[in-house]
Amino acid sequence: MRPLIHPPIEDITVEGILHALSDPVRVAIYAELAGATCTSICSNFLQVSDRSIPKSTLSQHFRALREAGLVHSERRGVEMHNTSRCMEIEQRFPGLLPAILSAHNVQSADRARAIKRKQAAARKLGS
Amino acid sequence: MRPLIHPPIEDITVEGILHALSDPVRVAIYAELAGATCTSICSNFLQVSDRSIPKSTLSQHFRALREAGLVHSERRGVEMHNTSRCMEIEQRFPGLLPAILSAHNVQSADRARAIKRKQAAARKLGS
DNA sequence: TCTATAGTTCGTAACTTATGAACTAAAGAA
DNA sequence: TTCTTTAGTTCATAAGTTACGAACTATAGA
Repeated sequence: MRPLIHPPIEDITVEGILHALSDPVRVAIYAELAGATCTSICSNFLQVSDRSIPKSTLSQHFRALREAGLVHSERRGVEMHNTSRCMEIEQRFPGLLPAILSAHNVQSADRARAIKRKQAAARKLGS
Repeated sequence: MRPLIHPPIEDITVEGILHALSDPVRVAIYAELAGATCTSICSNFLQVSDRSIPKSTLSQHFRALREAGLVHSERRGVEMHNTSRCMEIEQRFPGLLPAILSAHNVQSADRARAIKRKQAAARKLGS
């Protein structure tokens, strides 16, 4: 088992962060981690936004987040405990992560609203 | 020649924006466009951050920016005129683009500083 | 020592991206 | 009109990246 790679803060790039967060599963995971007050284990994310993720894929997603510098991971027994490195990144790129998370929230809210509207329309047609 | 695709503002996604800007050439182009007060033609970017970009590649990069919703392009005669759609995006995802551009500036400044340091060290060794 | 759990690695198929070569479309010159 | 130049696009393909099942490792607990 190869060791976990956590880039030092000065090696973290904007491009790397944007690429890592340009995947819907990874932003969703990152948003959860950034909002959490304690560590989360990988298997908490086998279901993400109503989609189930194969565990090999999930493992790669965590690796991507880790190697982009977004999360810190630590093996504890059989589990992997993850936290967001948001404080550090906020120091280096102030405002970047909050802006991305807020945009992600806007988008989620818009989507939820669109789905509700669609369901209401379907009910109306059905009745 | 297929028509230019400009997604309507409500179809623009955060993931799409982040993906488009996760390429160093594209952020550099976008940063220029966003800072400009008038339109820029594609061929202005055949040189970007000291790297020359083949024009077929450049064409694809502009397509990526356009289809992510980041830029508006318009053919005028033989040229393609591009502007950033920053106002619209600011409405939908407030603060997102400013934060990315500011992070990009931080990173550019850090890199410039690192290069200067290296050059100074090289001069010292050489003398 | 056996079993279960949590995650990783590997192989491969599917997708994406970069680029040279050949192309189109407009503008201006002859 | 026809030729030439300029600016950008499209296509084919090679290179790189990603997703995921199957097989694996490492730890914990029975």
